[in-house]
Amino acid sequence: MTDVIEQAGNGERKGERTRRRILEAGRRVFGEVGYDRATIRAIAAEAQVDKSSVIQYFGTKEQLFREALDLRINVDALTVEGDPAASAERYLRAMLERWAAAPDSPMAVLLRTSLTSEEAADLLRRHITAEAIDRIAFHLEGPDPRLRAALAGAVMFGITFHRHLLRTPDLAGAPLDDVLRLAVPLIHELLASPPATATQEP
Amino acid sequence: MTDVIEQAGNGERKGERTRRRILEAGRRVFGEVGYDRATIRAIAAEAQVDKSSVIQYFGTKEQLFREALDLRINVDALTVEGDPAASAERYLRAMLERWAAAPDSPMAVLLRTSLTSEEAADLLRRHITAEAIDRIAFHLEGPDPRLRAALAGAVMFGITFHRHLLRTPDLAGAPLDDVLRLAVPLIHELLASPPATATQEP
DNA sequence: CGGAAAAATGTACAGCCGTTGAGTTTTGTT
DNA sequence: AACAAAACTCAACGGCTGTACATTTTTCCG
Repeated sequence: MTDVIEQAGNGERKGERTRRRILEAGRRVFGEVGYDRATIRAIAAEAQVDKSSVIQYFGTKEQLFREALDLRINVDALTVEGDPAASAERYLRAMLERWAAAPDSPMAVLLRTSLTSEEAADLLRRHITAEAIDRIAFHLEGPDPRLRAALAGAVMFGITFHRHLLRTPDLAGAPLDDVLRLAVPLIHELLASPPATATQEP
Repeated sequence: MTDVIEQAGNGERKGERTRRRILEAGRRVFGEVGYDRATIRAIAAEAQVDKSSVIQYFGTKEQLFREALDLRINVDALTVEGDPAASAERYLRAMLERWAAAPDSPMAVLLRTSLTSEEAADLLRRHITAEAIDRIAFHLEGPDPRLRAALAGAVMFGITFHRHLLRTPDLAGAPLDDVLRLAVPLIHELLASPPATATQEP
């Protein structure tokens, strides 16, 4: 009679569980070796699942990659509010701490891949522009707000990259507080100060 | 049975020529798509040579990659001499101009690959430490010279990365002089100023 | 010339990859 | 217990890769 198949029952269906495990395994493997070197077979093994299941749940490797990423890279705690310069330290500290805690985060995945995939590069560019530059620039006064915001992002990114991705010894080995003490003033200077001594007309 | 085969003749043997062409094609392709996505067949096509010749001259893909890289990434013009702070602008300007002129340089290759190959990461780390941090830190006074040098490198790298590798619009589209006007003071601050309260600048 | 060394090519192979479709086991409802 | 749907696994295919070997073409000196 009833052909409607509705099942709530317990908290999580079996399928949901393995789907989640594949997704997590995908994040781990993609994060470690990037898109190209990551194989469906390796992800399946990591998730203790047959390789076919990966396809069954996600259709294609690229789709799995996409879903492994978009679980909001949103940097909720990183939103800039109030005085932009005052939040510089919060911002950079959160960025560094977050990356230290989860080196294989979606962000790392995206970064690793962005250098060899134009599509991933586009995604990353868009994300940085929308989530960071737009928000920061919105609060800035003075000339070239977007460029200054972009530079601030680039500076923070460069530090994070060297410390956590490339692991340059001098940066990776330094205490977080030392890094912040030296780096935060730079961000301050970029965001807070009107850099020109006076308004000059060409 | 074979005597010593010595032939000098003209300035460049035929073999040398194609060997060089393969090397150049390798640099181009590796620089564009990174190690993984680069195929021997594509490199051979780019060099207008049979795929077998690539193997014949370089033995293996990895060996070709190695040779395509090591042609000194040396940044001769980037050496830091004299006042470190004074050379900051020269340094960053040279870095940005160089990269703009040759986006597929060995450095780009190395960077692209360093994110997915531990070996390439090692090479890059070593290069940055030896060529940049060591030299800069040598001229620095005040506390934490190595950390400050590493941070300066990270800052310049971050800007270069966003401008030329990722091409974030706000940074890629800005005039070089604007970027330098905003960025150079940051490097100055890192390299010249003793950040602690102990001493004051003259 | 002529013939040998050097250079360039064509062919083939084994390996790994993503993906497929058919088959088997597990799950949940009646 | 019976049975259908969902979940999972197995075996295989075709495509692309790096590489090895045998062969042909080019170069060059007597």
